[in-house]
Amino acid sequence: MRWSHAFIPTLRDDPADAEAVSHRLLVRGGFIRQLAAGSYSILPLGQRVRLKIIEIIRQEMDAIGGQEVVLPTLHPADIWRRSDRYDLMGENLFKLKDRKGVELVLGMTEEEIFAILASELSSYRDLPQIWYQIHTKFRDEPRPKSGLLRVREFTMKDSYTLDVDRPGLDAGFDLHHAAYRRIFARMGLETTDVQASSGAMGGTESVEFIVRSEAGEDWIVTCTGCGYRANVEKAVSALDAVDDGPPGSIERFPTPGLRTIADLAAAHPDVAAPERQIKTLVYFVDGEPTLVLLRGDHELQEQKLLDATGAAAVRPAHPEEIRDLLGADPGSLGAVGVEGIPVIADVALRGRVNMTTGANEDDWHYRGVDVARDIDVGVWADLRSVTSGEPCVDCASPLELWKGIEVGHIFKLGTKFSEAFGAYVQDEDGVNRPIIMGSYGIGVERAMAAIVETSHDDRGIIWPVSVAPFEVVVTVLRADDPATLAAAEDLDRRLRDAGLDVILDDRPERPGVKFADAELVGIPFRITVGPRGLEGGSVELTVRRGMGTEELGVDEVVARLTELVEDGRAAAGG
RNA sequence: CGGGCUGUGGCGCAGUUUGGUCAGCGCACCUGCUUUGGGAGCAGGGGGUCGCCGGUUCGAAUCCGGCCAGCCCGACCA
Repeated sequence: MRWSHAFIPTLRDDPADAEAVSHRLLVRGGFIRQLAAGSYSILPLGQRVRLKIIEIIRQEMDAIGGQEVVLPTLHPADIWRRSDRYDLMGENLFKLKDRKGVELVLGMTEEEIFAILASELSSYRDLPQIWYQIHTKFRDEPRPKSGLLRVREFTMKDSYTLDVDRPGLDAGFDLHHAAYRRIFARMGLETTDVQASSGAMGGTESVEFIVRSEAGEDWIVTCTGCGYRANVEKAVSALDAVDDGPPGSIERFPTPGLRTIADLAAAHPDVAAPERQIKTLVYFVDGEPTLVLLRGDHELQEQKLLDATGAAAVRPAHPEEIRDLLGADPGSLGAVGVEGIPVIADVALRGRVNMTTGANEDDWHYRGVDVARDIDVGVWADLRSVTSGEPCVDCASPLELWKGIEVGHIFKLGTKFSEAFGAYVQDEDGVNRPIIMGSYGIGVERAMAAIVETSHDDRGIIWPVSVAPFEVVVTVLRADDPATLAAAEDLDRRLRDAGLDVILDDRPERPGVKFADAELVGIPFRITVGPRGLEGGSVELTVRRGMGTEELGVDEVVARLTELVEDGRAAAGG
């Protein structure tokens, strides 16, 4: 490839609306252009990277016995109604109609379609199966952001395991777990596998692959002492015991003007330290008002509420709704004596006595509350968010909280979809059993952005050799000098013959422009060919990562680069 | 969906407060000459319904109203 004929629209200035590093560099480097919010054109350079990522994924999927298919993205809405996800996915699901008025949806994952195909299987002898595809998914994200990190149309590798029993599912899950480790390592991503909530997709065991990055949107909890690691949506921690003193009787007391946990604690330190208060939140859980109880100094983790209730959606009640339900404003709310509204409480409140909580009358609270005696808790669940420094439940070491990008997710789905779509096989006893499914995803463009987030410097992107748009750039200084150009062209040809992915920068630009572009675009190795070096029969090799340089005789170049590139390809990140 | 901000040649911006003299600057682009190991210089040149619609006015990028789009911060996911 000659740079002079390539469409590589690099920009000198940062795009004004790009905040995230990967967004900025991918736009500046001419890899992508935005069409609309969450909608990006992938330019030639971007496509080269994308294809290399896809190829790594494909190789590793094939290596665990995966069979590649391509399924439609346009689905009849009825299919999504049958799996119950038409409503469950809510606004995130793109919905449309055809000319006849038939309702359609654009696939956001494709468990349904795979389950329909799986219904053609009829014997346990046909199992296990691993099926996968790599193509477009649509999600009507409420807030696309950060370039390729969160978009509405993207490429996903989604795979599905089909098994007759739990051990089979476990095996398929483990195969994917190992394959994902190899896939991310090969593309130069350091990932942490963490326990996660499986969310609206249903299922049980669920593991996310997270790349540590400030640009990420997930909060991860890891133990500094043992191997415990989990998404905050799922993470748990130990708590120090709180001394409540002997149980007492419940008593109303006036609290004029005290609206927050902190205010109340400050005014009544004897009975209302935050850990002695019960925080009462009003939520609508699938439309049903529900009281959510937490210790005063704890925060609700909404995903845990979703998981505990099995609801599709939860939202905090509005102030007017709260007044209608409880007769008081936030600040004086409580669950004591409340009837007709279900109460779900965090397990940290279990067995607590002498607690303080709102009396559902503005400016009044109760003290001496015995949770077991005074509150009708319908469901106990872990609902609170873990915070940094709390002790690990396994080893009591302090927990760490950090931000990351979710690049992959694997989970054990179960039989929800196979039952909905009649995907049953007969086992060896002739009994019909629903196929047990696992579901596994990788976001291709998100992985690309994550690589940039974690591998760049102030000059630009530093691509790992394995996914670089080109492995080598041959930079010609004085492209107008026939002898220099001829030498560079000869080098370019020999490198390509050796199987390297090379671009020849033959543009009639000044050296500074070419160096800056090569570094911005992030090509791992640069060979600089100039008249000065050629006089002595040498060229210069610059390694993008670290910018180290060495002089090479023209005859040594092919061997040296072949060695470097092959090391890079194999080194899972180069 | 709530909150904050922004829409002016391909990119980055000024101009809007105080309506006219305003369509401008840098980069990029085209032509010529010089230059050539870290984003060159000189000269000449092309390109913009100032997000859209409506209003006020003799006159609107600028004032008013409505709409649309994009970015960032909070609730969702690969």
